[in-house]
Amino acid sequence: MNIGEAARRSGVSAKMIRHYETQGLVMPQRLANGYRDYAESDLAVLRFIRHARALAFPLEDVRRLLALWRDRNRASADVRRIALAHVEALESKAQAMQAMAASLRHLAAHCHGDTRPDCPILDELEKSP
Amino acid sequence: MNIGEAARRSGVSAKMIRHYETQGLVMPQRLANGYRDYAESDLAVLRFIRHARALAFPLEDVRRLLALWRDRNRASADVRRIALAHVEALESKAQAMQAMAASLRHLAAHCHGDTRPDCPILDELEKSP
DNA sequence: CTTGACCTTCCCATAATGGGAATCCCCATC
DNA sequence: GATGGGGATTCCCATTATGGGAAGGTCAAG
Repeated sequence: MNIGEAARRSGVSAKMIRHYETQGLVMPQRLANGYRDYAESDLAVLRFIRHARALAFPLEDVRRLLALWRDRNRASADVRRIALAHVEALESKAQAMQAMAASLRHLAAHCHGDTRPDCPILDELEKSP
Repeated sequence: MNIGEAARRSGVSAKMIRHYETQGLVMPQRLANGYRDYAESDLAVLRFIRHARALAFPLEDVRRLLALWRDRNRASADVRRIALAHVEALESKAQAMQAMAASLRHLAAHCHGDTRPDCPILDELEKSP
């Protein structure tokens, strides 16, 4: 199947499919005319990538997960390790963001929010240190 | 003061100071030799930017906040609006990440994590839709 | 044989940050 | 005066993942 159909059936844009190819994640056959030719197994890979990306795994992790997925002798511990490291990265970023959000919400709560110019948010941003 | 001292005193790297200049956020004087020359007011701007970036405001927001900061006739409501919109962006990203983390943690909890190959994490990524 | 839908590659842009090269400037020391 | 070291300047490149768009090739139906 050509890239358009692969895109439709995998839920991955043709643009990204080509990109994943440059990253070595999906290597379809080529027809005589230069068109990419995707097999069902390529489709499965594309869906795998889509699911992994939906969980925000960076492509580097996706590459490792794909390798494990293809390896019938993998140890589930290896998969789990990658997943949990990613979970920690996600959680620490999420916590950092929520801390910023909370701090800003607090400042905003003390801001009149009317036509007066004085504003604790700007006061905070203006601090010297 | 030159860019090195401005960097030290503001806590913003020289590299980033130059970048902020290309973005129109800090426009220092230039000496005859071409060196940038920062005034105390520029330092205050740099610190302002650093604080705003520490709260993850995108530079576009920083630009608007700086404009309001300089405007003695600003309405605190304008500042608050920018801040709260950013808070919502932060919170929604944070929530999305935590949802992914939770979902992955759940899968990992059901993974043996030993030498056996079967793994619910891979099973999930492999799903067809 | 044209038209339309598809495919190809290549370049560009995003956001914020940093690395590094080539070149220039200033000041102090020999 | 020459030299050396520490800064400064600009310019290019890379990162991450995604998309827009151009220029040109291919194919099938009419």
